[in-house]
Amino acid sequence: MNRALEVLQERGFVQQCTDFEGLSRLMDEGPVTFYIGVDPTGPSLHIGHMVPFFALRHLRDAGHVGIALLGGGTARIGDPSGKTEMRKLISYEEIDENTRRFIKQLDRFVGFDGVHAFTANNKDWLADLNYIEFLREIGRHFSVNRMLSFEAYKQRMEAGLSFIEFNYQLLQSYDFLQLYRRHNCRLQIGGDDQWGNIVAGIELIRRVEGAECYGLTFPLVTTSDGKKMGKTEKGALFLDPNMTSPYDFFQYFRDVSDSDVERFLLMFTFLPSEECRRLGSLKDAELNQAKERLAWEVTALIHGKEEADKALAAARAAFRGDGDAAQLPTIAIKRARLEAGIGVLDLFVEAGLVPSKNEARRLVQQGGASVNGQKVENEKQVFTIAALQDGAMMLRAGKKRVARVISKDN
RNA sequence: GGGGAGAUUCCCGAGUGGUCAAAGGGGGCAGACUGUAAAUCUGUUGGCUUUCGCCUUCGAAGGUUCAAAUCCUUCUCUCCCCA
Repeated sequence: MNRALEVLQERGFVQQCTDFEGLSRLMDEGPVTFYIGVDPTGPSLHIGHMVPFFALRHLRDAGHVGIALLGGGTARIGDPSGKTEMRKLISYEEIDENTRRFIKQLDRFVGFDGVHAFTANNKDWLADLNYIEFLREIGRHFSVNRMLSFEAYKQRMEAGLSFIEFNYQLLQSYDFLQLYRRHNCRLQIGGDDQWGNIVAGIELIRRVEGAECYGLTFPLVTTSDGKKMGKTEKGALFLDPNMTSPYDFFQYFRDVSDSDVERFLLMFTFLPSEECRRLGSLKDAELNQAKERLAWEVTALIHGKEEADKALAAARAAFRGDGDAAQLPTIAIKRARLEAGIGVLDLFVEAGLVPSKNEARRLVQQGGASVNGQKVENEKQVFTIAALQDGAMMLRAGKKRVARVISKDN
């Protein structure tokens, strides 16, 4: 088998392939141009988007050429695949802004040099499509009967599927055709929920151009307890540091289940496979070293080594006491307020550890709140500036959430 | 266009005039046990005050009533059947 494909397979990236042998042969012959599509439907990419881009880097390292296709056009429609409900439509301005942000985030991770990796935007060929011409040239190749047999649509037959979403597949297929024509793109990779769309694109190219293209999908990454990977209480694990702090990002990986460690090391880091397997096979408490490594590696890839170091120092300060507490999430409260004294409940709310005073009260009543390592017994307790030790107060809510409070002038 | 069903607190889903901040489950949170894991058990789960209590919530807006998530009117959206 082709070496690059083999790497993807041994790292757990391969879910389905339209023609494994054929693709392998093609890749042996020389550099293959492939693409990944992302629709800029939100303000930031999240970790779930990144799986195909990790694959992109593996493939690029093997000499192949990757295109990141931003769905500036398709985002106007909304992909029903994998969704149980209709997606709300987003404004064009919002899509353009999202696109800009996505490209920036991806560039940081992939490094678009214009030769081995570059971006494209399907807005360029979709935005001004002529409906009638499109139907005559492209639409006639699609069988509604066949489309309805796809799993993605079956799931929506109950909940409802509007025509705008039903069209999505034609547009994605058209994307593949365009990229084939413009860049001789022969392979599309993506999450397994894209299987139907990918296959449809391949069939379109076969009919229109008589050429054989390929599709490869990755497993939908879930945690061992079956949840979508990267989902937190606060939502997805975003790459934007303003939406998910590097510390929270780090902690997500630091806290993965034992059974997920090896799998995540293989997919979300570039450590050699043997090293991933060695780390993953550590036993009991030793496995914590592997988790720490995983968290550091992924954070470094996304936010840079400096942020990864800071997050690591903060985590150690919070859980082992030997790191750097200054790196913990910190909030500043006016000196005057601290001098006057603040009730615990308000303190925890202001520190962002709980969303309301009722929850703060519950936290205290259930024994989950502590200040400077001392459990808060009374919800009426008041803290003043005297509680600052070395200029800071350490608040804990439960075992995992920590905040550091400092004072500020005015 | 005609007919039918439906929209409930984060999700699913009960509730059909007061006893409803609203059953049950899921999820979340906290505690115990631990390794910042999993599993398990317990508690908790709108906001403000915590003493009574007050406020907001059951698709939207009106109305009936001492009193509505529950009744009426209009509207919006979804699903199903027929054309």
